[in-house]
This record gives sequence, C-alpha cells and structure tokens, in this order.
Amino acid sequence: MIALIFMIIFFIMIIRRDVFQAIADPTRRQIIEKIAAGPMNLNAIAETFDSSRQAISKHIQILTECGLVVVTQKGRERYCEVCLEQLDEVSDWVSQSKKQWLHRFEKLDHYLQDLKTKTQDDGNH
Amino acid sequence: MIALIFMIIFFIMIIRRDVFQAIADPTRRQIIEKIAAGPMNLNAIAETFDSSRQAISKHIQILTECGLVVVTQKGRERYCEVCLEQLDEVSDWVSQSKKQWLHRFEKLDHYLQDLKTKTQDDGNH
DNA sequence: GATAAGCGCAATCATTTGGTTGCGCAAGTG
DNA sequence: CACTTGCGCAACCAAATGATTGCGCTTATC
Repeated sequence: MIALIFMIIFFIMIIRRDVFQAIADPTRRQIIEKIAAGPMNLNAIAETFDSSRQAISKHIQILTECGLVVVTQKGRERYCEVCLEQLDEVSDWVSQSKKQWLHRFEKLDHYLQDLKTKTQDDGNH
Repeated sequence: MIALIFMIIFFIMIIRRDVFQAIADPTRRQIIEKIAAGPMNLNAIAETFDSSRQAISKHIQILTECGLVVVTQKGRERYCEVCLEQLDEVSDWVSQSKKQWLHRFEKLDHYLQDLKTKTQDDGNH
C-alpha cells in the first residue's frame, strides 16, 4: 500500500509532462525514431540534425520529463535510450476515441434498420 | 510556375496541419471525446467548457484543418462531427516505434542467450 | 599539465499558441 | 419589423515554445 503511494508520488514527480505534447514536435518524433533501434550518445543524435546540440538536448530533456527517454551517464557521455511504454497512453486514447466514434455508426445503423423494419410494417398495413 | 509553388506552400500551410499537434492540446482532446459520440452544435460544445465560444471555435478550426472534425452548416448552426480516421497516422507511428523498440530487446535477448550458451560451453571445457 | 571532447545551464530572441474582447452578419423568432 | 441567437473575423495580449549564443564544468587524450 505504502509502496503504491510512493509509486504514485514518483510518477507525479517524474512524469510531469504531457506525452501528447512531447510527441507533437516532429523533431522529437524523429529523435524517438532514431534511438528506438538502440541507445545513442547525445552528441551523435545532435549531429544527425541541422539544429544545435543545445536544441536537441532540450528536446531530450522534454522527452525525459515524460518518461519516453531515459538518460544514462557514462563517463563524460550521456546515453539516451527510449522507453516507449508511455506511448500506451496515446494509443489507448486513440483507440478509445475511435471506438466511441465507430459505436456511433453502429447506433446509426440500428436506427436505420429500425426505420427500415417500421417502414416495412407500415407497408404491410 | 511561381503560382504552383505558392499553391504548394498554401496547401502545406493551410490544408495540412499536423495531427500530432492537433491532439497535443488537452482541450482539443476533450472536444474530440465529446463529439465522438455524436455531432454537436458549436455553441453546445463551447458551453461545456470554461473558456469562451471563440476559443473553442478556434480549436475546432484547427481540428478541421487536419481533418479530425468536419463541420456542416445547417441554417445558422454549425454541426461539428469527428472523423477519426486521421488518428491512424498517430497509432501507426506509435505502433511502428514501439515495434522497433521491442525488436531491440529481442536482439538483446538473443545476445544474452548466445552469451549464456557460450559460457556453458566454456564450463564444459 | 595542456588541450580537446561531451555536455548542462542561463540569457536572449523570434515565433507560436491559447485566450480575450469587440464587432458585424445571417438566420430564426416574437 | 425589431430582436435574439449562432457564429466568424480581426485585433490584441500574455505565456509558452524552439532555437541560438556564451560560459563553465567534467572527463578523456596527448
């Protein structure tokens, strides 16, 4: 029980940024795609982009704040690794919304079928 | 020729808005959730939020620009309906990235198993 | 020990975003 | 016809965002 509370506190402290917001930026998405295959040195990531190292560093900080990236210090280098479990929040929301949306069509379908049978009943009078 | 370039720029700027960016805002996500069940009048949507009608109108404009919402004029009212097929772009990206990420673990797993069998071989010497 | 590499932090800046208010127009309603 | 309702548009504003530059601290290399 206590452990659960600590877990929650931990989550609140670490995960303090919106995942949706984090993946809104195309550069950040590219960073994720790059290090999805394997961890990379921060400088190595920055070199593949046009913008400066500091800009990329900031992006990675944002990704770290929502738990999408984990950084491990190793000597003077910092290895960035993705942890894409947090993306479940995104796909969950998408599937949930789509489900509701499709459900609407189902209801409409029922309505149209009801209408059809009723019209047929009227025709039988 | 110049006109064509301007057309392309226009297309990129106006028609094509990033879906990721559109769903980055929590208010817009709430709007989507609200009208996922069925179309709503613009004013009706706005009334469920604290912010002004114009603010919501702007959000819906953004959602329209990336095809997530379709607006139908009906007399003086505008009915807003979602069209969540565009969200596939999001879930596709998520699943693609996660796939790559999990693939990495698989490779690591193979490596560890290789290491294990080799150690066992060494032990058999 | 000098130098270079890898990186964070703070200051700064232009642009974007999310919101407001005021106005006006067209569609319904008394 | 006067009035209300539903809504877009434009102007405006504060805050956030994305990027840059300059500086300084470690850690590795010569």
